Amino acid sequence: MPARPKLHLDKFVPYRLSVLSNTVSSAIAAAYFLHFGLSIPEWRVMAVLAANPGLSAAEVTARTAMDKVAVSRAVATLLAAGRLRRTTAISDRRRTHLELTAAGGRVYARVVPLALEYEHALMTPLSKRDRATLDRLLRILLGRAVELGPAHAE
Amino acid sequence: MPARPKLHLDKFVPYRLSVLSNTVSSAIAAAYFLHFGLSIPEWRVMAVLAANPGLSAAEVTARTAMDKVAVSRAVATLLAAGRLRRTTAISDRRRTHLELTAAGGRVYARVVPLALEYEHALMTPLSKRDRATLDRLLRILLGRAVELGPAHAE
DNA sequence: GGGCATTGGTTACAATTGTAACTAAATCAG
DNA sequence: CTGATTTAGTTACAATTGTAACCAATGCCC
Repeated sequence: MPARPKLHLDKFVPYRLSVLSNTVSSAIAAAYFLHFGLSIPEWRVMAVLAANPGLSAAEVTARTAMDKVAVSRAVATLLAAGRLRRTTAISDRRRTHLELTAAGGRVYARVVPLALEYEHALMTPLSKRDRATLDRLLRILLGRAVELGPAHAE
Repeated sequence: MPARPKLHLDKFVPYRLSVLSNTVSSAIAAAYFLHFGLSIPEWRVMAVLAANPGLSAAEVTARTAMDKVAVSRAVATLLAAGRLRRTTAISDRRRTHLELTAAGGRVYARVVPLALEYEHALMTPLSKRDRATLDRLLRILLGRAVELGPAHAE
């Protein structure tokens, strides 16, 4: 017999990651963010701007693993909702500076505890040691995945 | 100061899971499956049917964390490509039995090694011990995520 | 055995997301 | 300076995905 390799979906790490990630993301989206009319892309944009006010859209893109179209759309929605302020950069009139408005800051301040609470609930069954390991494994795997990248195509 | 809780996206586990999962999935989709005209949903359906020939669409749904519409679509594409055979169940004429055709089996047999190879490449930087831990952590987290579920949604 | 709720599966339609083309501003080469 | 190239960001369109309504076959209850 030609050693037919077996593959069980439940043992296949990419599949398991996908299922876990989808479950977690939809729980967050459904349980919390919908109550604020916040999508996950919008939430991400708010999170980086809360930590780094004044970033340009391109800089937000660089920090969120979102493409620039997704950022553009999220920014447009947040602007329309009055949660973001945008000013054109004086030095380079293509660029813009983005920052949360007071209203945006308040929404963000209400969402953060919920997000952290969910994360905490998720991690509850893990020991302190496990959490540290998880942190390390995620970092390694992401680095490796980026390294293997779409370049592997072909 | 009212103890403003901080949230750094790069430390936020749900975010990190999402980025990792997306990177891995798109690498797999781009690098391998596109060459066979196989989408990820189709790949999943083939994988469960290779291991369990004769399952109904509903049973495939139950084993793949896909909803029944996604399965229906994947099955339709696979049927059109001649990679799947479908027969109506005699006992219950709503149900169908699905199984790979010879051609489907050949495609599957070619994809499996590539999938396993990618997984192996991804895991290379992890020690044997780390892999066992990863396995355990993924199982725990998924269980917990399901437990917290969308039920948490108000 | 005649409704009535259930289940398997598909179809139609809405919402999200990805891809590509585009405008505007800035840089750079000569 | 002028025109070719690059960069920031948006818009238009295609493809994917999710939601809901929908048949058809069964099971159930009376």
